[in-house]
Amino acid sequence: MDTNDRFSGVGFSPKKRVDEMDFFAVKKTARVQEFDDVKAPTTSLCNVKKEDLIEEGRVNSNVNTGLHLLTVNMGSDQSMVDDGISSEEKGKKSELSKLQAELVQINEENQRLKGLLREVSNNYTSLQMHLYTLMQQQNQKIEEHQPHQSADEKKQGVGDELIVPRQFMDLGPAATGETDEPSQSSSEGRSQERSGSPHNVEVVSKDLNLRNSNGEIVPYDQERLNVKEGSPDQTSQDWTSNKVPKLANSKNGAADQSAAEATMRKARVSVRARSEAPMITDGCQWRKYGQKMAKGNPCPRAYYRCTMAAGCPVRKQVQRCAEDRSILITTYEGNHNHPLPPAAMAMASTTSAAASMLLSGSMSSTEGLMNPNFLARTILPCSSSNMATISASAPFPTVTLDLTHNPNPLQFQRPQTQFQVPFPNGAPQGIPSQMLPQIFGQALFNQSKFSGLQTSSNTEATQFMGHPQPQLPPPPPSFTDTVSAATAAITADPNFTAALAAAISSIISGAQTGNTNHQQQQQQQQQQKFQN
DNA sequence: CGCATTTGACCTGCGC
DNA sequence: GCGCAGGTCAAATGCG
Repeated sequence: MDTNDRFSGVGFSPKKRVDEMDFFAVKKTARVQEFDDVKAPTTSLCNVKKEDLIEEGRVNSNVNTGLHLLTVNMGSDQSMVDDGISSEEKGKKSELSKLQAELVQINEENQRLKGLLREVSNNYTSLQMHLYTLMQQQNQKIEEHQPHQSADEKKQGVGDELIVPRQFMDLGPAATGETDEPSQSSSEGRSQERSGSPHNVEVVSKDLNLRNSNGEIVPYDQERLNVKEGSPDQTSQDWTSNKVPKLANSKNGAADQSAAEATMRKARVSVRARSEAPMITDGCQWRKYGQKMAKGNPCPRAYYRCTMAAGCPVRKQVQRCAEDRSILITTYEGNHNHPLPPAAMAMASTTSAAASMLLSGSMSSTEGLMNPNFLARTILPCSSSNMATISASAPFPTVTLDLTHNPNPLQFQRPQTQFQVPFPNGAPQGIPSQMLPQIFGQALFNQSKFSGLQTSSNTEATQFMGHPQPQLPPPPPSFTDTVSAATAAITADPNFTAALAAAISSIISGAQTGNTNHQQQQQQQQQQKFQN
């Protein structure tokens, strides 16, 4: 079975939906313009348009401000001419009301389709997760029936069509065994080289729901835990080795929640950025709870936990890069369990987004899973300008966003503040530096949903955990443009919330459509500007 | 005084 | 079993 085909095929469904939405958006815009044309006192214009159509058999674009308008309203234009001025006004009014009603109808339909799109996307993701768990089950059965197969064969996927289900189980050990490249993110350190539990299955959003056989919506974790009963060591690498979660684990009810939290904490989003500041301000409140000297790095590693709500499981590590101390490595882990301020709103989606991305990505490619080196090199299409890296060579799957490289030498050079970032496409104004990780996380998530990581033949990887790899042909401009443009906004002034929302929306929609991202972002930002 | 930070001790997992 | 390293705890300390 070709998993790439399978997943990309499914993944295209939402994309198509988005196209439909875009179509309606354009249609709506056109009709608004049409509405304006009708409303304006341009009786002669209508005549001119009609004459153009009649005489030339086509529309004169020099006169007409909305060519599609004529095609739609031929009938009413004709009637206006026939009935004279009063009839024309009447016709205009009736047409106007008709258009208004149509506009409302289209808006409603648009909203409905958007909701449908969301639902379909959610269902798709949920089903994908469910499929993964089933595959894992199957894999376990296979392992039981093939205990004699050598480890190397398992790692390299030597053999048969059973590769796909086994990927899940072997990813961790295989990765540690074959990935010799040291982690660029020294903050990941040795913990990433520990034995690999089948962590991939755990990288899921606790927001995901599944429908059971009765069609009832079941919280995803419940479903997952039911499947995973045979995996008792799933929380062995839990961040929550502190006392409270341990107590919680002792009770059945709390165990599910704790396991869910552990699940989300296993996926990490690591951000490498040049910064003179001791810590990236990302909109959340953090409390430092520890500091350690990590091996191989003279700079201490600081441990922070989110203090915006009691019991929030989100933590982050901050450490300077040993090779270049101007680079600050911030590693986020976990999901916030509380409302976030606007400045940190996208943060909530980052870890879950990264987690979902890692999950969907790692499951989307047989090769990527069976060959950890390949997976290590596997970069999202959007990241071909040295922006994002996925590491599966660790018990904690990690997305590394490297913002320290300048793929374009003419890129914007920011005054000495917090970040130095790639910036090839001009700067949409108003995105806070602290939102960068979140933006990228969301971007990666959406891109992964769109592309399924495209790992099968994609060798656009430019680096693994910060280690540059041979330069490859430039990527298609689509998603990279969008993300780069969003990144560029870091350089903007502190008033950024509006453009942030626009940029995120742009990234999301851009990732889903797969092209015209930059245009969409500009449109979003223009709309936002206009609204403000 | 309350809160955040510091820092040494402790816990856990892994490799030998 | 022991040592090492990552991660966490909690008492001590500092600061507003």
